[in-house]
Amino acid sequence: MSKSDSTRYGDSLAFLLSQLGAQSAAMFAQQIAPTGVTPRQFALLSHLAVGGPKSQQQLADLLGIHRNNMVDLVDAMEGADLVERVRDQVDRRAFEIHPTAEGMAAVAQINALVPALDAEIAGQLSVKQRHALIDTLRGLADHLGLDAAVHPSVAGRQRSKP
Amino acid sequence: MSKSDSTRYGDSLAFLLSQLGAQSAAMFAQQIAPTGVTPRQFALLSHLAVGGPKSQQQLADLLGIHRNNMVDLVDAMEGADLVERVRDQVDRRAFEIHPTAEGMAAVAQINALVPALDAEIAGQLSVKQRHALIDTLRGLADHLGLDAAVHPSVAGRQRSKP
DNA sequence: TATTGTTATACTCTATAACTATA
DNA sequence: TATAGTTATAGAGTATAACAATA
Repeated sequence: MSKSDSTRYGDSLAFLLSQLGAQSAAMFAQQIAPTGVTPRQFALLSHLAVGGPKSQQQLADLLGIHRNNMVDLVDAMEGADLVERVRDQVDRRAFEIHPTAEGMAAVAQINALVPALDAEIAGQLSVKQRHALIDTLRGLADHLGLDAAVHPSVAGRQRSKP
Repeated sequence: MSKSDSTRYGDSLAFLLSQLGAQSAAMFAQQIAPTGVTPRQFALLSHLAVGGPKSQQQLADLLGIHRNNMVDLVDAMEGADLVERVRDQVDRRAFEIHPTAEGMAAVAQINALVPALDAEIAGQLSVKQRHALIDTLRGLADHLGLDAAVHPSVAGRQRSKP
């Protein structure tokens, strides 16, 4: 029997990734906490910043959460002047969610925090090594079919298919 | 300005790690679900398997959860015949939590699932590349002060210091 | 007085069903 | 009838305080 047959979970790639992933997500949440924007709110704003206004239903699909849970999320963000609800004139059932100037500024502000966070996580890796690592990880993410735009930890656990 | 100054979170090391970490944790939970053992229960059993019997308080510290929450966890595991409570004869306030034969078998059974899980995550990486990746990730984990024995995602969010 | 395990309560997050208004 | 948004309720998971038994 080779050594790899006796791999314990604590020594595995799966464990290391989940451990580092949880830590990275926690560090990101802590870094952006002073802005008053939660990771999920940031994910929503990022979609608006890149793809333009979207309905609550569309955003729910993009974030991997349920339509119902969008209500409180948008309520909170509207209350914080990060987005505004605009009645869709074509389909008057729906709202278009528009980012405010403040919302767009928050996205830029948070994206500006990313290089320092990455440097903290990368530790003593050289720039070359860090980019090689990012390429490798992106390959794994692609192979697993992970959407480059969706942060899985902002979504719930398992959702039943409709 | 170089390109790295305009890094968006979606392109960052932090995002990739949290995305892959959440996916890895979900895959692990799904793989072990048929055994009826939850990731947190597996973490507890792993500590017993490696370090021998421990009190609920000690296990709570190791798992990064609160003493109070150990009660239901041990209740459920005792009900599933994975562990048993043995009154500590030296300190009669405490229980020694002992793994049962069934509990030890579950640990072995779950550890045996790890190589296939790692292979699924590693995708088309060569064995050499996979080991290089694991070494790199372990270096990051060490640098971030992550305990090799503790799975952060089994712990709660932030706990206030007593 | 401090600690182990326990119970009870509250708060957050999420899942589900049912309602309204539009289509 | 189907869909977008809403509301209400229930269920996990966790945090906090307080209690009994023991140290």
